[in-house]
Amino acid sequence: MPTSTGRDGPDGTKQRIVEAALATLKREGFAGTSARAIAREGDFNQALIFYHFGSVNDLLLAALDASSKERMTRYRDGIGGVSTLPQLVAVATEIFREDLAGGHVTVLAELIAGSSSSPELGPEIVARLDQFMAFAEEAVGSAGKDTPIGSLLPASESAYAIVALYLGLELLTHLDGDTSRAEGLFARAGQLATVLGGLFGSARPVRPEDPSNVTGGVR
Amino acid sequence: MPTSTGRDGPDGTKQRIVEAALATLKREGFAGTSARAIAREGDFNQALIFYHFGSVNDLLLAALDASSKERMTRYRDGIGGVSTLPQLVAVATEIFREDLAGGHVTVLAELIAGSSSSPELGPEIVARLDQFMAFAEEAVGSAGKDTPIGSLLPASESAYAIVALYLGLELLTHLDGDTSRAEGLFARAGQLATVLGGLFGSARPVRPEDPSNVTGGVR
DNA sequence: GTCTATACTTGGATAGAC
DNA sequence: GTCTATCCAAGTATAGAC
Repeated sequence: MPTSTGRDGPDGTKQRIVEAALATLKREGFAGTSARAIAREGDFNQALIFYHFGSVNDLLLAALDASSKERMTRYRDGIGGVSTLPQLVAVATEIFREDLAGGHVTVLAELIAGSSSSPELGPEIVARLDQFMAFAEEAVGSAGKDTPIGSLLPASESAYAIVALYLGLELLTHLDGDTSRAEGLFARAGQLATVLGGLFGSARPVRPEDPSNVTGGVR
Repeated sequence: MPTSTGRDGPDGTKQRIVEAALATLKREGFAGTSARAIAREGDFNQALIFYHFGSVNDLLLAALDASSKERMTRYRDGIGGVSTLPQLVAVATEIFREDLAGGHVTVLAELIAGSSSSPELGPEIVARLDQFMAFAEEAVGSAGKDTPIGSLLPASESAYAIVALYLGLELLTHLDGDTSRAEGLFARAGQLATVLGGLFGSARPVRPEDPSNVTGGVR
């Protein structure tokens, strides 16, 4: 899918550029992602960026598109068989791990932070964020239907909070390089999801101490 | 408290520089905060930054210190009379509003994001974050003592989650300029805090529909 | 479609006059 | 302690040869 500016070469140059942009964004952050840095990363000519994408910022948006598309299919795949809250937390835990390791949330967080200095990015990022919000809302809405979460917390509010938490956890984890704190939170969420579901949902009361009720933190 | 480099002038030049740095960080983000941009903002000579602080990054850390110190005294002041969870949420709501309006979380979030391109910042920011973590832990620990939160969620985990959520909410709110979503979440948290406290703490069961149980979202 | 060369701007940092 | 002047590295972007 070529952009208005520039046609793609035989060996998929545009894709190479997008991948180099993503790699640079992950390693150097928004402030370190210049046309020259990207070109160095991907070992191609700096002028190609302007020929194919017009500007660095437009390239970054294309990179966000690529990253989002890839992750979105993974997400949809992930919640395929999910119907309960504990299952949802288990999947979310695994997905967060992948996102963190793959730097996908970093890309998003860096672009959001960078939109302060390049305001044109703002609306574009918002538009792309919407799909994640909608996804989270749908996921939490269906899995939380028969639990107290469903009645006490509207899915749209949960979705907003979850996306915010993802971003914040990524910033903190990336900052101190310590994944155990975020891991611990997901493990705790798994416990709570089980307890909540049992407390209100099933006939048999679920006790937190019962190891069979614990989800997440598998690794 | 003068830094190793440079002594302060009679009219508090160092402070003027710090304030200009904060203002620039809030308006332009990390990527837009150059020595020249800061000097323009505060209307002083660009060379002063290097004379007084040695480098731009060192100035930014000094700015974070100033911002943190100011907010920390406000926080400590705020939880002075707090003893219950709903009260804590009410105070947290008000504090978040101030932080957002004053751009204090922005400064932190931008610096964290910027530390990707200036790795020297990382450890310095971590050290400064610790005090906020400790504060949140203490606040949530004492207010949540006799509630289910206290037994189901260790205070240190809550603290990490709260800081992450603050950062994420700031990124999102700043991005789309819509404060109502974050406001809604705090209002909801107020409700839940009341419900939880009542459910497990008091003799009289508290019902969510009862308007007297709702906290936050005052404005 | 890709490369070299280059124009122009901005940024970090320092020297030296005041 | 502050200002002017300046060096040099790095950035965006374009023109034009290949």
